[in-house]
Amino acid sequence: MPKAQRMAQMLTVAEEIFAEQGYLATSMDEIAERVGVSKPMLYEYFGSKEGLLIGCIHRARTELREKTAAAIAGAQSPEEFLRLGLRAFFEFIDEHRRSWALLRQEAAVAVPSAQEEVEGIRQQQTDMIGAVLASFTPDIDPLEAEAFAEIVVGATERLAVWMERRPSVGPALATDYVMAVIWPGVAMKLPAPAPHA
Amino acid sequence: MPKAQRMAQMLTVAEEIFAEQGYLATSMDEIAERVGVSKPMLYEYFGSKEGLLIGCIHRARTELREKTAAAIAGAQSPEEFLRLGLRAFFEFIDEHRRSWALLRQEAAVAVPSAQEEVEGIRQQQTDMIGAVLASFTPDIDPLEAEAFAEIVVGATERLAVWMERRPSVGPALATDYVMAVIWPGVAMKLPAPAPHA
DNA sequence: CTCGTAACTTACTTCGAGTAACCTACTGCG
DNA sequence: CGCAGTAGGTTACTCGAAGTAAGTTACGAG
Repeated sequence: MPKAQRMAQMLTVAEEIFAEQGYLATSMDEIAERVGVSKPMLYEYFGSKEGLLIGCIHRARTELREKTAAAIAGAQSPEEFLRLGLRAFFEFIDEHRRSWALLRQEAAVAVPSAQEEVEGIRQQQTDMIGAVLASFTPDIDPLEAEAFAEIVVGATERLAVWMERRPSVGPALATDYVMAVIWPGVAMKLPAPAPHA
Repeated sequence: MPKAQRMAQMLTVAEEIFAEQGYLATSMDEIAERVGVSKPMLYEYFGSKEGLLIGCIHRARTELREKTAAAIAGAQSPEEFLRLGLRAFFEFIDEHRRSWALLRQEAAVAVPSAQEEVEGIRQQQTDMIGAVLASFTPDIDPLEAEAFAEIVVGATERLAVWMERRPSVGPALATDYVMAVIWPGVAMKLPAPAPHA
């Protein structure tokens, strides 16, 4: 099998098993077996168990960034930006139900460098939110903008986990809930109605 | 040394080393050495490395619950409940700076049962918030109340991590930020001004 | 001073991450 | 056809850390 393909397969299998059993409880031999290959191949491709985990997170991160960027492309107001971004995020989670808890919550623990990758995801989100906020209200206190972005990311992350436990709650409703709670508080910080629309 | 005392000492040392190096990178021998005792004693007291970790989380959880309960005891309005509860939480984090990221974020990963303990902390918080909300607005949609509690917990948790990175932000300011974002959205759900005060 | 037990230690076993060294099957080419 | 080079792969190890079995010391009560 060609390299790129094998690598993708390994990531897929690893993500699956990690999600099932947790990072620690999973052995490299186990992953290798399910891939249908021997352990040293995993080391050939990812260097270490930690590297494999990071590979999983990194791939998820890339996919999330692309989907989010695409989703918010046409937004015209800060409210629309937020709503579309949140929606894209929850949809992403919805597609990755099982893997998510691992990649974001569990995995972060195990290895410091995985923690960094996960922080990278959050950074991506807070940056995006911060940028949106700043572009619509240039005179906002930077520290406050940062706090706001963190709050939204935290709320969203937690609600994503909750959504997994509540099958009746889908991406649309989750988005509504978050917006209902945070939007009034944010709107108060913004200039009058809206710049131009 | 008597058992109870030894146990407390072990928890303190373990929390410290886990926070310094992370759960995985820490060996039981290392903890034992720093306690000034041999490894099997740790197993005598906690059964496993996982058990030791859970012991750490459990102790933190108990302390947090007690402090929060004491803090909100005298609150008269939902706003005051929330504010005092948040304040107590951020103060707790502030006192446990280094341990926090570990116990809540990193550690959760490694072992599924630690994850459960950590979820217990969150459960404690969401329950408390849900109860406050329900007591002031009995006719609120239960699902919505739950979502709200999750949002607040998520926002708070994330802001706590952020606070660690920003020395200039203390518990008071963190509380203000969270309240500024979420309170307007919540107030809209409440009945008129306030029941009696 | 010796019995009993709480608190502790030394010396293992086991299991999984990581590695060294070797193998195979295909591709292009004289 | 036959052979060289290499991508992709395997077997068989080492080593470190979790967990354990069996024995040892300290010390208060009779």
